[in-house]
Amino acid sequence: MPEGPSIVILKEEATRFLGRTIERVQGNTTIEKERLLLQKVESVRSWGKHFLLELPDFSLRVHFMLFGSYRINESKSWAVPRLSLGFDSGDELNLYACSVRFIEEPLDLVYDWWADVMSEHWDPALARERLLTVPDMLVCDALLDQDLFAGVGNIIKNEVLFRIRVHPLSTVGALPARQLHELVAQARQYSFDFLEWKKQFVLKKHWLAHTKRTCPRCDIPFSKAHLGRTHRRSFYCENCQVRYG
DNA sequence: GAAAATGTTATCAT
DNA sequence: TATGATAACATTTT
Repeated sequence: MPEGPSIVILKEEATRFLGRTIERVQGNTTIEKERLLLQKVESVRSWGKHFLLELPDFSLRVHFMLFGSYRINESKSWAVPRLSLGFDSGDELNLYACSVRFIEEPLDLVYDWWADVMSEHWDPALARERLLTVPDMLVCDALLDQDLFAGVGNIIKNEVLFRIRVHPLSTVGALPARQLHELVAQARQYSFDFLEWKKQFVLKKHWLAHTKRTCPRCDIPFSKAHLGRTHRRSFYCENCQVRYG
């Protein structure tokens, strides 16, 4: 469910609730969900992997973690929603196995929109600048760093590094300018490719590296290892992905 | 059926 | 104090 492009799809589907009032609230969340009653949805936004409903006095933040899911105008008969929001005409948004929180401050004070690879405010020059301040960071960690590339997850990480032919254990500071530029450019470009493929239900068949056993360029076995500070799965080709640093 | 996985945060140990 | 390991959450697929 959870990488940035998937949240954008949810945001687009949830714009149907824009300007409407929350009339029913259910769910096993421990937050004071009754606060949501009679609140009007003033905007439907996202930042990275965060799905946001802006309400008059506060905002609702939903994070789907690894296992979260949602349904609009239908429900999972076998599962209790973490939070269910009911609108007029019986419309509803059901959120499962996710983390939900209230944000009291205005969203523009909380979020750096230029860090979100899916945002119209994404700022590649700033991203490059910020990368230069962490030269010792591994590129596999940099891509997963939500302060640098909000919305990028493990699939996008693996596909971007394969696409730009950079080894995941490369160090940010050792990247030639051209590769640094490509890293930033493809973090966004692949995310938008992901978005289109996901909408067409053909995402998986476009994976070139993630979960793959063989390099489609070299036809030699991929390496698979749990790398970086978060020990997330990396699929990469020792032959055609260059290790810098 | 065990294991692992599109993720993050809190807590504990060193 | 900083870093790193571990746990916790909880669902679906392999």
